[in-house]
Amino acid sequence: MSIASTGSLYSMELLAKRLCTHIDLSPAERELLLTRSHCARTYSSGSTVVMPEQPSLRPTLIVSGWACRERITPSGNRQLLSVLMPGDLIWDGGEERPIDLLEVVAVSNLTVINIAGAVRAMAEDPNRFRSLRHGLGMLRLIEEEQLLEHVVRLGSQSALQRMASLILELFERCHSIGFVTGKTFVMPLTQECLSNFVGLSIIHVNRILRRLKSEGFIRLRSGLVEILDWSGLADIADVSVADRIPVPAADQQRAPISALEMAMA
Amino acid sequence: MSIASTGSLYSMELLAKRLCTHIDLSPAERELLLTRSHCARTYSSGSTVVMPEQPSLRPTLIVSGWACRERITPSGNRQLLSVLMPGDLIWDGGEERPIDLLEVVAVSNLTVINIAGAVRAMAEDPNRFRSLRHGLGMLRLIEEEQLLEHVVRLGSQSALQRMASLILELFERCHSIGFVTGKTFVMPLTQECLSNFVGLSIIHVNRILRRLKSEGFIRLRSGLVEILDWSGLADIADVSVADRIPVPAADQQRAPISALEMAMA
DNA sequence: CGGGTGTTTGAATGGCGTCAAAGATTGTGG
DNA sequence: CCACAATCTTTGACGCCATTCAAACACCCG
Repeated sequence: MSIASTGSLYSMELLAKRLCTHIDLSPAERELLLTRSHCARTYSSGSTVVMPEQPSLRPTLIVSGWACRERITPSGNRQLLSVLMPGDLIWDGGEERPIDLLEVVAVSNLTVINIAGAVRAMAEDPNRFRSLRHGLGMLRLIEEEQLLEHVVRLGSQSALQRMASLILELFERCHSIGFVTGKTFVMPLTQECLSNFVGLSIIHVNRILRRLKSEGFIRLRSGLVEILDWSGLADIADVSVADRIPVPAADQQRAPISALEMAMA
Repeated sequence: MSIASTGSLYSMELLAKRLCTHIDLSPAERELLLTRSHCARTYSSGSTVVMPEQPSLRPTLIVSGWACRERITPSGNRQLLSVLMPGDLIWDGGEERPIDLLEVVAVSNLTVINIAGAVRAMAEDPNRFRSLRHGLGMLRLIEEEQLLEHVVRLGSQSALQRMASLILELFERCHSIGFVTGKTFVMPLTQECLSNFVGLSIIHVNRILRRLKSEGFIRLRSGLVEILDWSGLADIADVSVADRIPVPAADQQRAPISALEMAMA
């Protein structure tokens, strides 16, 4: 882990943008997010970001790269509980919510910034930053909803369904933070990570991905996922379509030039 | 569903007792729980307690019988997300927490009481009922932790492990509300319910139970589960032993006479 | 007594895991 | 820049765990 002293203005814009899809931020709230200087940390792939015994880390925003919450069983099995990507928050374990006590590990090179300053300012003047607080609360609810959806995935779906629904979920989350170019997004997850998340063996994950490729649902090379047959995938996935957004037209949704680069960092 | 006007004093004691294992209640708080008159409702097995579209129900305490939170996939598959038993709370969906928006169905005959009165009094005088509020919050955290443990179960355990860890969890929960007599507790779940919860087919659940019986781990007849080999089950289950309590000696833990009867109602 | 629901059991199929080993890719240091 | 190691991906063969189909068997309730 290394520490940098940069301001990371750009990354707070990511959070602001994400919040604005759910709520309206007042000028003061936007200012709070964008004017604080934030301490950035980087982790290399595989390193531990938060350890359960030491709930020290203050509220943190993922800026680039992906991470996972995990739990290791006594026999050494590893189960990933959720996938975290830029724009996702990691809270202090001090609030004692079980999900915040899970270990977080970087699954790619990862950059995070500490948003304790903004959170503290929020706590000092609750009324002024009401909708900001509300927005941050929503981000937790979204993660909780993803967890419920994951229980359904693990409990009642076949390997093919699990992979299809996961790919759709990841696509949509990348889409909502502007990390989708055309129908392609960067997925920095090894097949081992995928298998630990969806509860399958590595080898079977590989087979399923091969099938999704050969049957024309996706293209996949070097961590880039391209959705070729959106509705076909959705048919397979068998998840509630209520919150499913259609795949964007290829020429819409031009991501900022640097978005892909950030994700690849 | 039927409505009764009884006071259900006895049932609030159940909640008070459960809270007291985690926090200390002040006299005022105990009084708040025990003196309010509460409206009791009963549901027959299979009926819906809370529907997701209609988050109408005010905070509710399960008094007797079991229920489950469930989600139905578009293709009609049913996945149970959690098991609820006496002493568990069902919150208003109005707070918009995803878990509270799940449908709740009774899986046995069920009696609940509305605790909106106590909750309202709590909201009006937060300081006075601080630790009560804290205690109720803990109950949600416990359910969240159970959900995480369930993800591990579904994602990384075999059928045998799933059943073993589930039986241990249910035993401990029954134990913590005084519904265990000796090493036996009432489990009003059909094998279909079990299968919908642990993500297996009904038939395989049956086979696994047969195996657990024939190999001397449990005894099982007409909804009564007796733990015969606690450490053997724990070995199989492969769950974090941190919060595992040992099985009580046979002559300790005499449950109140009516506890078993209540559960069977 | 009959129907419905839940449980139990068998046989056969198939999905998924395990073992083993060969490519492909990435990253590192010379 | 290349070579090498390490990691990740891919593929085949085999076997087991779990599902499905089918059909008795118990139990409860009207």
